[in-house]
Amino acid sequence: MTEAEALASLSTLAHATRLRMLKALVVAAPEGLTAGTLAHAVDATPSRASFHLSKMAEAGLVTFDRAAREVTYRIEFQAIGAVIRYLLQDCCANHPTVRACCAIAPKD
Amino acid sequence: MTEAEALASLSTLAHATRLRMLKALVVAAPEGLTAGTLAHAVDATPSRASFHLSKMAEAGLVTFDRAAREVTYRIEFQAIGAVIRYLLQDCCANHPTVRACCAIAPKD
DNA sequence: CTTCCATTTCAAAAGTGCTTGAATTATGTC
DNA sequence: GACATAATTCAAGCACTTTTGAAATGGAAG
Repeated sequence: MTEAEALASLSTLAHATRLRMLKALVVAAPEGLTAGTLAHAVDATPSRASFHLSKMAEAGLVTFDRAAREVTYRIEFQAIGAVIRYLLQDCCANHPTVRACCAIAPKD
Repeated sequence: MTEAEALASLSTLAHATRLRMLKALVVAAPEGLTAGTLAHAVDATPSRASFHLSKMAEAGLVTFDRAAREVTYRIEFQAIGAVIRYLLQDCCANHPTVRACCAIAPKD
């Protein structure tokens, strides 16, 4: 993961509406949720929800597919794993304090 | 860590200048670096560097202390660990795929 | 006490991102 | 075909963040 990709993911995560959508998608994994359900879950207008969902899809944090007239979004767990790895490994050089904070067993 | 704190940390991390400063501080840990050295390291004017360092300190990602007329900044590894933990545990409910992505040993 | 250096502060300008509501696309139903 | 529903797109306005350069602060040295 490049620095630019990490920055894109981080700024996508750094918004309350999007973070809440993500949490709802975690709970709803792996089936996912429709745009409308997500909008309702975070109390957003359809247009606002669509805006934020586009941003998340663009950053690769979610995927979606269209069935009939509903669009179902699903969380992309690997994308979040990649951000975490970037912070832990590329930024913090696997520092033991950081690993300890998130209950990660020390590696080698 | 509250959602609001997580959002504050994430948006602080989501900026190239700040992320680069953070990386420099990781390498320079635990001694830290002066504001001037950091400014030079990321190719920023003193005023710009100071602006970003304030933001990072405000978010708790770095600490600083003044000695003579130099201000030394140090990385706060625990703060980054807390962000990672928030993403991994509070957001992703410790999902195995996320843990696997960042080489985290599964936790029972 | 004057000067120099490291850093911060400030106000204005520029840039970026978000929200809003209306219009649009596309699908299903009567 | 007319209508309702799910979702997206668009343009305008608003809000927030960043940059810039000048001025201020505070400490050290001649």
